[in-house]
Amino acid sequence: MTDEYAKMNRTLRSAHVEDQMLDYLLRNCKPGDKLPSEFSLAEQFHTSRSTIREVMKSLAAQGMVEIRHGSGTYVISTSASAPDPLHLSGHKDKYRLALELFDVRLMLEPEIAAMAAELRTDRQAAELKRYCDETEDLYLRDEDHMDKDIEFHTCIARCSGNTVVQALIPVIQSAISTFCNVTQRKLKNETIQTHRWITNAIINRDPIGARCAMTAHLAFNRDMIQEMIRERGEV
Amino acid sequence: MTDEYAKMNRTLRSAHVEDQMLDYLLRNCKPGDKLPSEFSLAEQFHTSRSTIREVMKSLAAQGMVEIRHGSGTYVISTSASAPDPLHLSGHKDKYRLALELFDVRLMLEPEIAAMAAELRTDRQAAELKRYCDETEDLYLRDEDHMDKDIEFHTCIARCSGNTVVQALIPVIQSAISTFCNVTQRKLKNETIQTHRWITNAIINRDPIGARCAMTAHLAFNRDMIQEMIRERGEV
DNA sequence: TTACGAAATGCATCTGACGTATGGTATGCA
DNA sequence: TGCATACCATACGTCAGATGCATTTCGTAA
Repeated sequence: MTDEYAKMNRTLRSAHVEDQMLDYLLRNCKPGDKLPSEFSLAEQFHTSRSTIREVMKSLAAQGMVEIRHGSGTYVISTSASAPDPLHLSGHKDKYRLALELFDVRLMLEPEIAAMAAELRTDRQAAELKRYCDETEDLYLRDEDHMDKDIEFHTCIARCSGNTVVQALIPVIQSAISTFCNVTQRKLKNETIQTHRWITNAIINRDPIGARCAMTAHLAFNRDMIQEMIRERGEV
Repeated sequence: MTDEYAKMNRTLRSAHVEDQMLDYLLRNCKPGDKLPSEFSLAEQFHTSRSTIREVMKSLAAQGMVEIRHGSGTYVISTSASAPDPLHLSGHKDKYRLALELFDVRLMLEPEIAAMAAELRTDRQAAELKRYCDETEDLYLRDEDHMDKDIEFHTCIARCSGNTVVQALIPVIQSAISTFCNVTQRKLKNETIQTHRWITNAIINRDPIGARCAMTAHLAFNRDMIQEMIRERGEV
């Protein structure tokens, strides 16, 4: 065992591997993909099969993967978001819920973006950039890019290093995506632009710029919902 | 291996054990209970330690139990609806988690307090005042007032009128109270004072004052945790 | 009484082995 | 040729034992 893990005895090895594995799933996999065998994953992550198995058990319990005896391990979901742990979907008024979600996001995400700008790794910066490109690609082909949007904001949360935020953002995001499904709303080109704006600020290690960009992004979208509510009220 | 499990080779042994374990938890345990060691659980369930470990990993991922290295395995929740929907208590480093929780609270609660100051009803104002009195009472009698603290902040969230916030604050609060149980931390008199400060600002419909008071309250407590981490690091 | 350190307890991880389910391939018969 | 069966490689499931590391407990000494 002479890998770079030895240094960081702060965290448990399995937790470390689980983080890496999640990262790997989010980055390289889509639902239905078959993962390498436990043995080769063990080699790949410089650990033993037992550890891989425990990590997989944990991921399976979270609904991320499915383990089929004699066959292999398969990816179920590539978004880290649990269905609805806060029971938000039981809300009466979808529009008002969406507005409230954006109010909460406006409290959290500008600050998170600022933290991300300070703490991001180069690898994470590249990841953000890739999300921008992919989202734009989906937009141009007029395909649904809601999942990519969730991943983008989740990635920023990951950059911040705050684990509470990392748990929170996907939940809020997926609640919003539910709203979008309900209202058939198509995201505008503006989203692509501000995503790039945010990404550039984070890449340039500009916390204030990142905070501003994120605020603008959220404020713009909040206003769109406000507008929709007004229209609905009049009609 | 001559137990009755041999017959039912339809299902996997670990799944069987997990069911039994869940049953055991729901039936005989309450949150905070310490489970027997992995070794003795293995004996009890007529299986090996590896299998027990995989089951526990799975339960931990579901937020049912928490595994503490060197200490033991503890029951987090005994109901299907976990009071820890974000799996925060499974965090490795309690102190860092507490710090991160306060970082999130500092993003949310000052703004929530400001909203509460604008939107509170008279009845809610009275309720806040009553919480202050009751908390002070418990403090003077040197009894635990953590629950009252949770109710206080939850009440402010309710005043804000934002349902997402109302769902979120209790989750964050109870995660912090877990931390307090771990560290035996006693809240200081300062808490009583700033709770009153916050309450008065909300009663006087002073959003800016409420925001300031809440910020000061949280910043003070965050600093206490920072201090504890420093002490621990040196010792 | 307090502080320090050693022993005991218990989780974390590794190794190696064998059981069992699955899926593909080769064989043989029609 | 086409299909059914047998076989085998792959991969997950489980077990046993050993060692490392973290936490807790407790006895001893200052």
